[in-house]
Amino acid sequence: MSAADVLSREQRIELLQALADPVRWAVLEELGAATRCVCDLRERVPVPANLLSYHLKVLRDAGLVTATRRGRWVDYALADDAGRLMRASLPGGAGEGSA
Amino acid sequence: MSAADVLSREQRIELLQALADPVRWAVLEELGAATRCVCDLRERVPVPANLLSYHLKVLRDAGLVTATRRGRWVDYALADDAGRLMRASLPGGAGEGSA
DNA sequence: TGACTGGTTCAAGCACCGTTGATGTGTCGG
DNA sequence: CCGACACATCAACGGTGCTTGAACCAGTCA
Repeated sequence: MSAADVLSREQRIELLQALADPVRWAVLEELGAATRCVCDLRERVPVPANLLSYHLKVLRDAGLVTATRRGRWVDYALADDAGRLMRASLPGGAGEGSA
Repeated sequence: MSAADVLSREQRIELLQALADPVRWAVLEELGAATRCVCDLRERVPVPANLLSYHLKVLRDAGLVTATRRGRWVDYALADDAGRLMRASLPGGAGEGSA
């Protein structure tokens, strides 16, 4: 019984498409280390602010990250089950073996 | 020490782009179950033959599958380290925990 | 209220990738 | 040698999605 059982084929493809971009991949890597506000992300992922916003929206829609407003700033964090989702998106049960 | 250490960022993106397609995802799922010739794959992944050939080439170039000629037919199989490559392509060490 | 900063959204341009039809390569049977 | 089959490659079209610049919200401070 794996987490993969609750994801449809289309959902897995959408997840993989969300991962398969250099900007979004870098963002996920950063958020895997720590929660960060957008201004902080901008220093580590050098792209125009509006472009970063676009990619963050894609990640939000994919359910991989969450956004929280803190005063003027918005903090982004990995979704609780982001790791599980990512592993579950791989074909052939390749992502199994981790809790 | 994980398999991820030997993959560059670009290589991981290329792997994920190879995975993020319905046809290729289905092919990998099939090959995860068993080695199959192209004619066999065609029955399980209903797309035109030349299109299937195109996607198989993408998977070959990504190092995820291997092709072997057997008479008139060509057998495709998952590469030995396909599972390892797929897990290593995920950001933030999400694929770790499996041998 | 008005200026300023942090983020987001909108509309348009452009490149890339998947699809298609035709052609090419390799193998077996007659 | 010739036709048939299995598969691969080529050239061209079309749609999707990344990128860009501008305009637009939300919150803080004077």
